[in-house]
Amino acid sequence: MVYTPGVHKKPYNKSSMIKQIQLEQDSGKSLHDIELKQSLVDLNRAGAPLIEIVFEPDLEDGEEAAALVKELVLIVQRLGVCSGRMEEGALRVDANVSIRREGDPLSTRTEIKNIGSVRGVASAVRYEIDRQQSVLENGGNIINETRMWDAAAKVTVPMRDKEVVQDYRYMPEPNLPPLRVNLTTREDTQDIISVPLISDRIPELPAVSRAKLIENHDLRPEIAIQLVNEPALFDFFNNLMNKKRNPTKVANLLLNDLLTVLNRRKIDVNNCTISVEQLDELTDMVLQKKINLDICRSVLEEIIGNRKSPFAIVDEKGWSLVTDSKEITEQCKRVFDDNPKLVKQYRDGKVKVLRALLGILSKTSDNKLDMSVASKIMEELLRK
RNA sequence: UGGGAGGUCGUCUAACGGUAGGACGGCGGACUCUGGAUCCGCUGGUGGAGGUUCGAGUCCUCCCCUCCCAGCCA
Repeated sequence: MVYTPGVHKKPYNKSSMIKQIQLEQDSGKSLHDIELKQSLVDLNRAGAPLIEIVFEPDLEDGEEAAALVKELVLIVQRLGVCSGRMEEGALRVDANVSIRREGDPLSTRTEIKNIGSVRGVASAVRYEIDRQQSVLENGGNIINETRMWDAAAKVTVPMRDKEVVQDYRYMPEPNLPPLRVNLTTREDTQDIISVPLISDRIPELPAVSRAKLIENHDLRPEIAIQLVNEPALFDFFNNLMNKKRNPTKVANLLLNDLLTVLNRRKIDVNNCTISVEQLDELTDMVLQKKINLDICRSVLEEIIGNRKSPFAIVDEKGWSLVTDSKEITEQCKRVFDDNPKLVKQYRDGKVKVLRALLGILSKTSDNKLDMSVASKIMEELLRK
């Protein structure tokens, strides 16, 4: 699923076919420093198992390429294969770029190396597409070459001959015989591995999780993406949805209010100590309009790092939502009496001060009022 | 790239989630007048896209950009 807010209006799905998968041993990572004109080879991972996946040229821009890489990262994380962090070299990407006019065959491709992040994939590919286009428009030719992505300068530069790693020949490894796979049946034979059997055993893939969220809970794709990107929140969500609840509201509670509090405390979501039971009580109160979202965040602050019951806290602190219109009306009148100048401004046509009045109302009543009700009441009172 | 800090009128700087304000500049005017002085008025802004909310500069996600530190010597 491809979605970069600010670039794409809506998420969309895109597929790229796998052309080939190679099992290898890691040879080492090369590090290039352009300013110092030297390249180093990091052999720390030499000999580590490595899978190389080659995709068909199905993707059309840098964002799609980055989305594919992001998806791979999510998959290897979900499967527990590795951290998927590109800067650790746990996952590495080279991008091949070629362009063509509609209907024409693909032009010569270039290969981009030294891409160090998911966003780097998007930037590097975008740059290379633009570069090739401008070369061709100026009557030049694209040569088949390997270029390096310079993340700081945001350009690709040709690798000098010396820099091109020459040891990239495949030495057949006798302990790694060709892997024959069977894509259709659940039957392993001596030489042929059944892919469906493996699919049965591995955790649900991110794409499936998203599809389920969208279909079973009617969530918007943007929300599904966010939930699946944060495993801890995804788990919370699934647990909370064991009761029948409004899925979007539950997701928003997690993605907005929980994250607000965790960010403020600089706590990583995956180290979140709040229990499902606590969230369960809290969610009930929010959805049943027993408390508003301001109070919800206060409760979150209270229960972080302990086992306190949200019910008990709200009870103890008297934080229950006030929805009674008589009481709200009283409070509004009190605010009017205390702020005659603002009221006059409003009646003189400066409607914006309604916000100021609402702010005062909210603050001077301990944030307990149901402000959606209060704003209606106050506006009516002012019009009289 | 990683870690840290940032992004509000042209510039600098405010706004517990509640009327985006001030200063400088610029423009216009006044002061009976060529003043590089003073006063008044006007101008003009929340980096981008989504989202949460009765209400977002402020909260959430992603993106973009800037600055600092680190990457070399091992």
